[in-house]
Amino acid sequence: MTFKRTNPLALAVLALLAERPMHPYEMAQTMRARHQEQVIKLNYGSLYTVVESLCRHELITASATQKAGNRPARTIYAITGTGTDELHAWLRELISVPAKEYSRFEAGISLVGLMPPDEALTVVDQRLDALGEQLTALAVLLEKLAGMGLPQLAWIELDYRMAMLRAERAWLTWFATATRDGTVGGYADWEDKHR
Amino acid sequence: MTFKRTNPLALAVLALLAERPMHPYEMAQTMRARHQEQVIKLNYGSLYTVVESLCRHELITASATQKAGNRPARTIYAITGTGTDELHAWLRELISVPAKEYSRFEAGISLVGLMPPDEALTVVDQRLDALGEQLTALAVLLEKLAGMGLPQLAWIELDYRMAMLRAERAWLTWFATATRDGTVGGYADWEDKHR
DNA sequence: CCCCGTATACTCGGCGCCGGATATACGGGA
DNA sequence: TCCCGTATATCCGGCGCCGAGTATACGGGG
Repeated sequence: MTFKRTNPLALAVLALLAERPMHPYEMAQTMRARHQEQVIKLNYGSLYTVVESLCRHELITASATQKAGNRPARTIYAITGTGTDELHAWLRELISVPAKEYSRFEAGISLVGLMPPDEALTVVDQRLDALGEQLTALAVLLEKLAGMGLPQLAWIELDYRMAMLRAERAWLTWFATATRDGTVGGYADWEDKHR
Repeated sequence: MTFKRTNPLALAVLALLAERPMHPYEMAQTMRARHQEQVIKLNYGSLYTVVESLCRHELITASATQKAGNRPARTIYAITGTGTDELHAWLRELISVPAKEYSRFEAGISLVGLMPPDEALTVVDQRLDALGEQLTALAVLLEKLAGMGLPQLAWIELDYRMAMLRAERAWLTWFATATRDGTVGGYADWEDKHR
């Protein structure tokens, strides 16, 4: 059975081990410290499952079992040759081919006709507020990172997310005004249905 | 235990049953016919799991077990009062509060520094091509739906997706040129590392 | 010297999701 | 009439993910 590129956490593990050997708990700490957990979902249960899976597929190997003091023995893992190949191939795939992502908002907005227009306006406005807050928070964070002397490449994914948030805000603004003005296609039926 | 809003497929089931009672297989057919499966992931296994879960939480009920001819008895489900409430509450939540979504591309681009700049350019260009195709396909589809006389509200989620795709293309174009020109912050280090 | 809060490091049971397997009915061609 | 492909309708075994739980070590205050 060939390795399945499902959980991105496995990618993070490969990337970390490409730097130097580590034990799982240290991986988690490092991800936390670098704010990687904002981009790749991390939780302990999955981490150990993923590490074991990578091990089974020989993309990483247990290189040593350290025993400092009297603590439970930590298992140190290292990346293998095929692991390095997999890391780069996976990375290329992630960037080059747009995967189908099921956004929860898209699911919600597709059913917006189920609620009356005025209620829709309320929730859309709430989302606009929330997005505004996220955007300012992101702007502050970027400012801080740039101030610390970190190069743009180190937080390129935040740059991307910011662009996406701005686009969503723009679309929502359009939708809100189109609903308010009743110029969104099919508005008459929409209003009629909820009376 | 209160119902957990994890699988959006449950939302689709509630929405369908809000129209009229159905058996699971018919839900699947209807979703297919309406191209809802493009927005909400559908597969049979999950469908029956989700229906059973909704039943346990009394958001829907088995209203009848029809037996046409000699086929395996089909179970017809209907939405309950609490089910209708849940549907609307869930919908409001989905739209009003932006949920944290872990995009696979974001994970990939955050590690783009692991590959040399020229390789990064190649994969980014490939993604740009793919996005272009998706955009034209979407444009064609929208044209067709509008031509069939369907109101904009019936495909509002496609409108949204189109806006997002355009924004991603714009960002990628910027990133590609900034990489080509070496104006992306930290380019010198990036090139140095891969030599 | 003792106590306790925090950090370290992992474990485990359960549950939701997946998709291939199953079983029957219908319809059309030879 | 027989056969077989397709549609109908559901089932089920397995696996990956989750997060709460466990157990020990360290360090600082009283």
